[in-house]
Amino acid sequence: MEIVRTRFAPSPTGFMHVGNVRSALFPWLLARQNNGKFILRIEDTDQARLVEGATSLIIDTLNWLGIDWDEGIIKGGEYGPYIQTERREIYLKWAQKLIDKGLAYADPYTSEEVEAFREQSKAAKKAFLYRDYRPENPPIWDGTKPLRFKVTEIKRYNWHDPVMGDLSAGPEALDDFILVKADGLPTYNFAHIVDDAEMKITHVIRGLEYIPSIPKYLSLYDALELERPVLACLPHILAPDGNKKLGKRDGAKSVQEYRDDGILPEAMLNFLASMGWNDGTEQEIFSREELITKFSLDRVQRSGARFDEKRLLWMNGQWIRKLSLDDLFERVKDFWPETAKQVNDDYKKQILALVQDRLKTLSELPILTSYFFEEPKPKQEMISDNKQLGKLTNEDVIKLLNSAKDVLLDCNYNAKSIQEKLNTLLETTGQKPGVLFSLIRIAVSWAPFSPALNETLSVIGRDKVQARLQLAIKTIK
RNA sequence: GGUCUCAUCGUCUAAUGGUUAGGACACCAGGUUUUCAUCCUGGCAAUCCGGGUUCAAUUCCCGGUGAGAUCACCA
Repeated sequence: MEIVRTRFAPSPTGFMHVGNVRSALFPWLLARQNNGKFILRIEDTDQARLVEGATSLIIDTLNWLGIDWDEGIIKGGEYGPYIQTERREIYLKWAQKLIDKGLAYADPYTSEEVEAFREQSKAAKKAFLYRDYRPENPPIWDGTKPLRFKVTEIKRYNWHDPVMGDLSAGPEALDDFILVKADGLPTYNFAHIVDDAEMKITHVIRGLEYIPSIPKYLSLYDALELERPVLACLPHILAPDGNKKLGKRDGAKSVQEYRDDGILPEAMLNFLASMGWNDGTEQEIFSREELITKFSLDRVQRSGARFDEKRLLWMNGQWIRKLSLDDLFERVKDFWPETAKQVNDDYKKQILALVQDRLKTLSELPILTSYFFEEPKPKQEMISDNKQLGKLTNEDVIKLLNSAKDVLLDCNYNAKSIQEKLNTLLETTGQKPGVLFSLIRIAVSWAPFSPALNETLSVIGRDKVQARLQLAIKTIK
């Protein structure tokens, strides 16, 4: 049986956004599902668009997501090199094949002349096709001119796409496109066909924008007498506003930004997969392993999906809650507030346990926990502006705080005993929880929100709680 | 303009030639001894339009409309 070999072949032209990642994810899932191979190839034939450091950005992003490759840059492999600019001879060898068969020729025209042809077609209200202007006796190709493919079979092509279904396009889609540029490097159109063949790729999975070019590829497969792989196109991920495909120009965020915002790789993977794919059940949360087992191309949606950050946030919260405390602790290492630096791990873990249910992203950690690490500044308006507490006189407030301070002094300092003491205090003061607990919570944290009162007090510790209550009492005037 | 593709709640999506068109996010309301969050319950909300086939169409076919992609010595 043929082994499944898929690839991700990005151009190192900048950061990776979620659209790029998804076109790595789906072929990767397919390869892993079938115990096949996943190949990472760098397509750097456009020297003008190269961005320094882009390749390592791609690698970092894939590593973070756990999308690993079996062959490719860094790893190497049987069919290397895996960087296109290092494969020039290979392309030239295949180009020579076409020249020998009379299926490739040197383009004698300057770009101005080609532009003139284009205008001519436009004036005649016809689609521009280079082949309409094909030179009769082109010069021998010496590598200084572009090399063009000569389409001979002008016909309608039909092919099957496992995602999009049966596709077809007429002869208008066929043309004498450039195989090798004047700088000696191949175009994508030529290079990827050669590479996919040499690297024995069985499934080519890429974005929808390639569909109009596929007839060209099919004509080239035929000319080269190559067996065509499965050709699958993925629908676009749409920008949050409008219906346009997500792109860097529309302010698409890099995947690394999401990482820095505290999105978990599991959530990102789950989210991207669920945009355009589902297993037909009502399951929403899928682990990496589940995605690998359940993924299939024929259940991929055909229409574009809008990127909805709120849904990603929700999913991230779900994943945060699923993690064990120790696992979560490892992942939030870089997200603690500055003031947490001197604090021991045990204390931090206790706090983390309290806020695990409250985090939507890891980067929310500081605003949720700062008062555990530093003494909060009292803000008396938090009491006076409070709907219930505002009704109390200052004397009442001080009295309540004093009684709280007293019961909490004489208490086994753990969450359970604290709760018992607080419950007793409700009875002795005759106050409702909405009043008493709110007051203590504010007086100890001065934060707009915090975890359960008894647990919060327990973690902060008796001495600090006493001191904070004392400070609150002094503050109320 | 040519070629090509797509079309279910605001968003991501499920389903079927016969369903009260299902779920999730978001939003709204209520509940869980304070707040925020979690969790639970409930609510709002969709088959683009017009023909045809059929006993029956959201589903199949055709035509519109709308949206998108692409027409580079970019990928």
